[in-house]
Amino acid sequence: MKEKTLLKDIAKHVGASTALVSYVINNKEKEARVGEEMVKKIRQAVIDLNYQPNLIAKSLKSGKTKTIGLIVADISNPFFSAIARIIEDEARKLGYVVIFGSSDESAEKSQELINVFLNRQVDAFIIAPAANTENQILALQKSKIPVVLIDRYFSDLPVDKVHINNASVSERAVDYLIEQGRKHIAMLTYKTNLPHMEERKMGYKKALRKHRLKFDKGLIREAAYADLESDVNQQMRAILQRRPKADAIFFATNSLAVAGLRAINAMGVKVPQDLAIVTFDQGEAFDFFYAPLSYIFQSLEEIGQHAVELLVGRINQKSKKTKYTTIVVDAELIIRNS
Amino acid sequence: MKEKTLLKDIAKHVGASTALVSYVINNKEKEARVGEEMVKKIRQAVIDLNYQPNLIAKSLKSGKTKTIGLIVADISNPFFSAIARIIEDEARKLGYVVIFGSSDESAEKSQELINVFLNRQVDAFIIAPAANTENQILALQKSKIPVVLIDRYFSDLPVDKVHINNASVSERAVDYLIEQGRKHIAMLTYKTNLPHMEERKMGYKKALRKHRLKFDKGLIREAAYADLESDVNQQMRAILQRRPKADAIFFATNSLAVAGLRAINAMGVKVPQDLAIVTFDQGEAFDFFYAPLSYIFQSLEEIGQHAVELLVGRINQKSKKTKYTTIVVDAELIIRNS
DNA sequence: TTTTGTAGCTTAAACGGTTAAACAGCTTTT
DNA sequence: AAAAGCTGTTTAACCGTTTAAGCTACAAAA
Repeated sequence: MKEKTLLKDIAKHVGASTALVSYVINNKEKEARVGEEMVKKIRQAVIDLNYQPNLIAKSLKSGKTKTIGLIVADISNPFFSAIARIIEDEARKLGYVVIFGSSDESAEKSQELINVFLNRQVDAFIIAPAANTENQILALQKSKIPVVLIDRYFSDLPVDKVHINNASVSERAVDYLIEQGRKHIAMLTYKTNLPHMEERKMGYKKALRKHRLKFDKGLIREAAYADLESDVNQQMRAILQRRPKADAIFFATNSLAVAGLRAINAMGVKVPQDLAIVTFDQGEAFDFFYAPLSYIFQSLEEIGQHAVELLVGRINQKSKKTKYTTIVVDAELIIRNS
Repeated sequence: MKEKTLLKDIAKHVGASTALVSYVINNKEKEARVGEEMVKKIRQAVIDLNYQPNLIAKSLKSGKTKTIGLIVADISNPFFSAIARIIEDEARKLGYVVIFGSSDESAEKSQELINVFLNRQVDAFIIAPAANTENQILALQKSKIPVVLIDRYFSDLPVDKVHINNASVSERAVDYLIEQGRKHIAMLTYKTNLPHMEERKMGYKKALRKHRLKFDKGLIREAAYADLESDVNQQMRAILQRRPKADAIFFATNSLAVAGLRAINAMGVKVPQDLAIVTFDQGEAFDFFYAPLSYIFQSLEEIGQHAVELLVGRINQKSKKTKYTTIVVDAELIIRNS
């Protein structure tokens, strides 16, 4: 009895062809010159029989699935899950649904996910790309699949993207540490060649240069994504045992900071007396650290909203003009006690 | 030139019908008695032309989309995003893809999500149900759509589910507080009629009873999901100003605890001297609070894995026997400094 | 009166696959 | 020599929609 109602059930019910029903359901009764009576009957039947269109069938016909593929490094990272939430909401407002996957910063996994999503005919992608995936993005572009990059990007790659002003906000953060009288400022970043990390480093270096502080390359260190905890621990030791002593550290992401804080606590370093800290991104941990951390705030709402907006604009555009847009969201330094 | 390769392109390329190609691609060459030569030619053509099947078309025919709909309260909550990550991984191993939505604890939003996902013909659902959604779950059951509930559940609702031993682990947590000499133990829960919350309260009460502590109903308080921060703040004030003074608190979820900790800090209460704390779930915040919190650990891996396993088993089952499974994952009290 | 127009509807192909059934050409059995 | 059985292949229906094209009445124009 609980059989699904199909178009043809409605057609039979009102004694008409499926074509008429389809026109009415899609509000094309004018163009298709469906009689007033019939329109009413069909509208009523749709309600009575609780008709729900099969979107798979629609998709097959239209070639559009109203589905967005979202690829991030790790959906369980609060940074990405917060963005995912925004994207989900924004997308659904526009009738889209989101399927997601985590690349774990691996180009290979990223390609697998793209393939899986392509086979499912997603209309478009939102990607926080892993390192060395330019070619994957380019391939999508070639196949005319809209893509928007978020958070990360590749210099000179022609593609729509949304990200923050990495270099200048990093510079600002390090400026601040210097203004506080810190002279030996370390930085912990990810081991990657992605430009957003490079730019964060550039900002760091620029601030040092501006204040005529000597750049000690032993103080700028990298941890690998693969075994974060142990790697961060090791690098933190190196930083903190360096002479002259590091008196401040700038973490390039929230997960680096969380791991870094563990090391700092384990080593009994006092914040901010022994070591001042500024980190990228928010984190509950940063609020409850005994010296609430100063951090760089990026509006995930803005990033997510712009990404969906840009993407849907691209999906709906007719013309082939390929003028790509970059939206730079201004991040902000929030000063607290660290 | 970058035109998508279709089945019929391959067929034309090797000079055969689409049927043969389909058989070979689906490894049915034996049953369909396709000639050896032909099998080889087709296999080669699939590679040469880089054929990727259109899963939408497959789905239309088969009625299966190999898609799982995941509905949680809020994907940006670390608890749910961690589960989502597990589910995503497990599902993809089995050829499934996950689409997700956040219900914000609203039955209405939950129904909307279910409808959206149903129209997209998801094969099955994994749901952390919001309050008062029993009927939604039942309706899915009636329509023979497999559902697995996680984290939350409804008593006596015939459905597969995976959750922890809420009552007994809560009892254990409160036992512990009492063993530490605490006598006025408060509890902060969500305002909901969902049984998992009820059971957490039952466990709390049972521990009190067992130790012959008087139950002060002014110490068990609820906050509404809708405006968590302000509500928790208010309830925490009520708890901490109560006489005799509360000397311990048990938080029923991680987000309650995070908000509760803010209030505790704001009011200058010292942990564990003035107030001992045990909370449900992990959280970075709990690690970095000056007195790392004792907490109840639930294995999200196990929950996610069991959920997918159960679900896929249900999807693939032929018989109509409706014997529902409940998997209870043992949660564990982790004792630290709070 | 015949032609043209048009309102209201139906037909059928198409989307890209799957698969039961049919078929042609052999070989084997009786 | 006819019947039956294989082998390798094709045909065509089907999944649930959309939509261009065609059809049927009837009304208006010539």
